Order: sequence, then C-alpha cells, then structure tokens
Amino acid sequence: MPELPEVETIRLGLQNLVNKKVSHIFRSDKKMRIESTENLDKIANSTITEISRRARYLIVNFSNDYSLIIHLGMSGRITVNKKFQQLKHDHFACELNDNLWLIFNDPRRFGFVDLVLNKNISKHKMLSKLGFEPLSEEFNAAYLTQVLKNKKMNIKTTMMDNEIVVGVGNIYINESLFDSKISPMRQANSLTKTEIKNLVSSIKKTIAKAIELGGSSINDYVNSEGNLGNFQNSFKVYGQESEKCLLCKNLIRKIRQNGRSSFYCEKCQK
DNA sequence: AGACGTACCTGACCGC
DNA sequence: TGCGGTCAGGTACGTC
Repeated sequence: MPELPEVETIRLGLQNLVNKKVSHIFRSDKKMRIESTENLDKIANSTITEISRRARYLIVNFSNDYSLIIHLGMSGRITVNKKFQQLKHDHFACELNDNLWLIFNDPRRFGFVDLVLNKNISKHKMLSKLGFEPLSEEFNAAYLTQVLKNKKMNIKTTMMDNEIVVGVGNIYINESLFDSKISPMRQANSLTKTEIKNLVSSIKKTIAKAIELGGSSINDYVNSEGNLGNFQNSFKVYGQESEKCLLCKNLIRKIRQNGRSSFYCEKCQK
C-alpha cells in the first residue's frame, strides 16, 4: 500500500505520541512477514523518545535502548484510537498514556513489527542495504548517471530498486516518468544526461507534492487519524488506462513490466 | 553479477 | 449467489 509519501504522512501524524509511556501490548497470533527479534513485551513501561522514518520503515525509539521497526507492506495501516477492540487483521497494538492506542492493522500481512536493540538498527537486514532518500541532496543527476551506466534493465523497474533510491514505488515512478517524458520501457543506460536530470527532478517533485497532499488513498490507505490522502486526485497516468493524456489527448496505455503494471502515454513519453 | 520469476496473504472486483 | 480468475501500494529469495 504505502510508498514513501504515505509513510511520511503517518510519521508526521504520530509525532504527538513522543514522550508517551507504553503500558499494555497486544500481538495477534498470526504470522507477519518476519518475526520480531526481541520480545515485544520489552517496551512495556518505557517511553517513546522519537519517531522517525528511513525509506518505508517507521522507526520508533524507546527510552530503554530498544527500537521498533514497522513496515506496512502492501496493505498495512497504523491508527491511533481512544480504545482498542481487536478488529480482524489487527496484529499489533500498544496502549499509551491518556488511553491512546497505537494500532497496526494489515490484512495481507506483508508488513511487520520488529523490536531490536538501538545499536543493531543500522545492521538490520532490511535497512543495511538501502539507497539514498529521494529528497536528499545525495540523490542527484551525477549519482544517478553513475548508477545507470551499466544497467540494461528498463528504467521503470530500475528506479524501483531500493538499493538505488528508496521509497519510489509503482505509483510514483509511473507519475515521475510521465512528468519527465521518458518511456518506462527505455533501457536504463540509454538515458541522456538531460533525461537523467529531468527524471531526478521529477521524482523529487512528485514525492514532495504527494507528501504535501498527505499521500495517495487507493482503496484503503488512511493516515494515522483515519483520514484519506489527496494525491490520488492528481494521478496523471497511474490507474488512468484508456483515459486521455492530459497533454496530447492520446489514450494512456497499460502494460506489464516485471510483474507490475505500468501506465504511460506513448506519444509524450519517448 | 544481473535479470527475472515466484512467494508471502487477503480481499475486491469481474465475467460467467 | 457463487465460483474461479486476476489484480493490488512491497520486498526477499531462488534460479538461471
């Protein structure tokens, strides 16, 4: 479900939980993507000191040297409620001061919650090999030029590789390629200097705008307050199969690349 | 090493 | 109404 803008929106919405203390902990008996390294009960009676994000991972630091790494997979949601009555697919929850409950719900269970020692975070197998943040200075045209030099894969799939740049999922790469007028089928090493520069700037622009609008709500994505994001109303190609291209009125095409849907305008994107 | 398919899992939707 | 097929925002892993 969530790409980086959705996770960032959730992170922002959870900031009021900093300095709150954990009392009760709930964990369903269903298996998630990975089993927690440390027993989740270890955060009982500790205080949340910081809530940050790396790629699509939320990182909740506690006062007792532990951190909770949360990934939402494709269908995960985090909400904060005044009470907790276990709903179907609620897999983790913890009670905080003021009777607030932080609740993790994930129908498909591709997500996980993993409690680790602070000092082991950078070594975590999901975090240790991640590329640059798309909005960081390090993600720039010079860097991408170097990376794409020997890549024979298509540019769309290449840019979704988290070792190159993190958090650019299927929605935002489709939108960014449209914005930079590059066909998703182009071989990655065939992009010109100008195209690489445009692509980098389109990715930054698209992600930043999506964060500003509170992420995209497709089917079930909501932020921590249960509200919908707004970026889905700005989709120019994603999910717009057979609609008219906003620039040239040509019909948007849907194709399949490496098992994922791609949407593009063959007239505008070369 | 790189490219690619597959697996993990539930639910929504579509055509019959 | 029900059934089977297909698809979905992600990511790790196996195989060639």
